[in-house]
Amino acid sequence: MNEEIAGKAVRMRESANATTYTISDLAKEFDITTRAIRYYEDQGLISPARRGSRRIYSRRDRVRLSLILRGKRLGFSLQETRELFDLYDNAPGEQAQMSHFMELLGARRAMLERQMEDIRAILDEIDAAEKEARRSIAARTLEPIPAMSPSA
Amino acid sequence: MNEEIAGKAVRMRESANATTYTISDLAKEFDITTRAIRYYEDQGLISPARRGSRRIYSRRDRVRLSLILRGKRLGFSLQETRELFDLYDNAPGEQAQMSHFMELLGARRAMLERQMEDIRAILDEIDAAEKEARRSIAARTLEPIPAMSPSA
DNA sequence: TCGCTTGTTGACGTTTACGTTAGCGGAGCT
DNA sequence: AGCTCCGCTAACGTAAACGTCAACAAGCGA
Repeated sequence: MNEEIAGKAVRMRESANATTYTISDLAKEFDITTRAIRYYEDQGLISPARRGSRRIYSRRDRVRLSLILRGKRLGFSLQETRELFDLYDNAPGEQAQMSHFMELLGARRAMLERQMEDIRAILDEIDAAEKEARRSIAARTLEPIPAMSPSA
Repeated sequence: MNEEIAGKAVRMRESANATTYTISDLAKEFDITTRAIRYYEDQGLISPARRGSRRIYSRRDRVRLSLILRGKRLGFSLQETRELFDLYDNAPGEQAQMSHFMELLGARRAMLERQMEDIRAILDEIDAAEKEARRSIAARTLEPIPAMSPSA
């Protein structure tokens, strides 16, 4: 029971089954700096427990962190991600809150679907460009790349 | 022939068929400020013709602009987008250039595919959250939203 | 010709998301 | 005790991507 999981610096604390992490555990795992993690805390995105002055991160904190990073990869600002967290946290108690929540979800969905489209378009262009590139390497015939021509 | 296309402020210039745009035409169309457009020029992403001191944008410039914005939606920095433009422009003449080009394409593809995954994951969670929301509105039973629980 | 609109070039300000010291405390060797 | 990590707070610095403002010129409709 009291073992390391996949080489990660995971510790069991006290008697209960409570997996915790230090700040540098998480920094290493997600390849970010401790400074960044503390900054997310400053911005109200995570609030790890303390042992004295030291931060103790739970599995929940770790999940949050991964969500923050995913948000970043998708171009969400920290504040936007924070708003989503807040919405999830204050498990919408009222009708009004709830419909506001769903509005935001709708907007978010639209934005993400547009991004999907963008990505699909770019991947298609990359495919075409790669084919052209291979062709021109093979044939040494260098023509303009059609994916870039001002036709759309 | 000399007509407006879909209500957009498009002008035919001189005798040749050369569609051009003013800076505010494009600003309106893409819903950005003229300041932004000039900034992209400063950063070497577009270089519109001049008539006197005024900028004249061609269809090619317009395409560029749309590519810049798509890049932005996908989280590319202006410099990254610029590098891609440069690569396309200097239609890779040499073997070395060409393989460098394909390397970048590969990296870009990997990044985009990861984003696709991220988006898919979030859209799934939104779906789940919406279902839960509708259920809880209908039943007035407010439970925690499973998509957010620290299980993954 | 007047006034309005549009455009131009600076130059400085602003926000976001950290990086970078600096100075300190506590834990664990040796 | 001394040394070395690891971590903490506080404060200043920075790069990207514009926003904002000033001061001016050119076109144009009445």
